[in-house]
Amino acid sequence: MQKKRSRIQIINQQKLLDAATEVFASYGFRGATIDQIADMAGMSKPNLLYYFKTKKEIYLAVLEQTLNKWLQSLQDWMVTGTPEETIINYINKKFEFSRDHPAGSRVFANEIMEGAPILKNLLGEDLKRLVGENTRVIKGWVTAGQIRPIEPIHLMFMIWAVTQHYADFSAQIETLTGKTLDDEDFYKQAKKTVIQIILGGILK
Amino acid sequence: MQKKRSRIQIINQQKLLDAATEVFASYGFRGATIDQIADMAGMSKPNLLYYFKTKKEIYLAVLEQTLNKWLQSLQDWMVTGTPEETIINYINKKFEFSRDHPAGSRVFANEIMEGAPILKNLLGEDLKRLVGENTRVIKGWVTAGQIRPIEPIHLMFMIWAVTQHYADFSAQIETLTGKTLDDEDFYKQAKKTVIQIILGGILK
DNA sequence: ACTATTTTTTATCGTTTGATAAAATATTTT
DNA sequence: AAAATATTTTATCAAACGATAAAAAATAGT
Repeated sequence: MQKKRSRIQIINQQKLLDAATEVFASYGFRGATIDQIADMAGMSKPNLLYYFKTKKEIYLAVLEQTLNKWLQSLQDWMVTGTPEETIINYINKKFEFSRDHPAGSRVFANEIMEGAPILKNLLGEDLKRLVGENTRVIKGWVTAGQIRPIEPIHLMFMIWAVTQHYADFSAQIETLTGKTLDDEDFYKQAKKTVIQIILGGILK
Repeated sequence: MQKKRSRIQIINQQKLLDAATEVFASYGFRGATIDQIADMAGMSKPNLLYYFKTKKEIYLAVLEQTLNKWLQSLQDWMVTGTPEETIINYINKKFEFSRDHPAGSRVFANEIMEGAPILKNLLGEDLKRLVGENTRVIKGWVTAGQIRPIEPIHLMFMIWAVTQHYADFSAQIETLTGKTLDDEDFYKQAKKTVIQIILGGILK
């Protein structure tokens, strides 16, 4: 039987999760230190370990929180109607995620570059199923002649790659352009260009 | 006056650089350990430090080797003729890099996600200049009416993002599809789809 | 206000990590 | 083959790291 979490507990756990997300985003699981996380949360190391028993435990909590947000954008995939509407809606969702959770996107990227030791199972089950559904929808559009014949999985990868790129490589993008997705004009311009190219590339 | 590098020195330094590239690719600068690198190179830790005095020194060597290869594909950008030929050639070069140097691509990605502490200066100078030249070429195509009006920098980002995605996220891609760029059919299919969509998105 | 519980701090431990010194071995030069 | 140089191994160090124990302080329940 689980005790109700106290007010302080809720506040501090979230404060730690936010700090941990930033640190893991920059340095990955192995490169991050719990000292760093504690510092960023304005807390002592043993105090952090009072809330999360091990480094791995806080990492798992961060991963879960991030993955849920990431999967959210995938799940609302099929609701709308035409291919054009659906793709635009999907790209919108992915851009929103990159703008609103850039650190989460990088945590995810780090995990995968480390070989996805934690997420591998989940990717092979839940994500695989979701992707299967989505690619079948796209395949349907192709056979119905609604879009040009393309390989659905690579279209999905393209959309993921481009949208996540703005979060994962924001340091490079900022160095080259002086802008990030927080700049609204830049955000709109990026989204517009991506939608324009991808739609133009698949619509007849 | 620099002594000539001995045969053993050349062999072992390259063996270490290759091992270091793999380890830094997985764990980034902070997460990687010189023990790991030495192990992977079949060498003892003090022996590694005989060839590279510090962890940072071997990291710099890896970064330099990687960046040179990465910049190579950018430099051959303008040689060909029509927009179509040029873009196809460029995407080809980028896909080749992702297939032939996936670890290098990830080293690069890790460095940028850590905030590009080492590469920031270089990105702000050499790369910025190269990108400036390339975007000017694309801008020229637009004003000449050779391609649809698009924002050049975002087209560049798209090409980088998609091609590098196959290297950086290969663990995810392999989990979802069972394939990597080493599979020639998969390689051709990925390249074909990307070229098809991007060209279709920018050509009139 | 007093008690029980939760939260925070202080002190510390065993490992891992990056790095050095010096001895031992192997290779090259003469 | 002997001497000189280059390479590898063994032993070790100080700092950083993840983690624990126990005391002190703060909060909540009565």
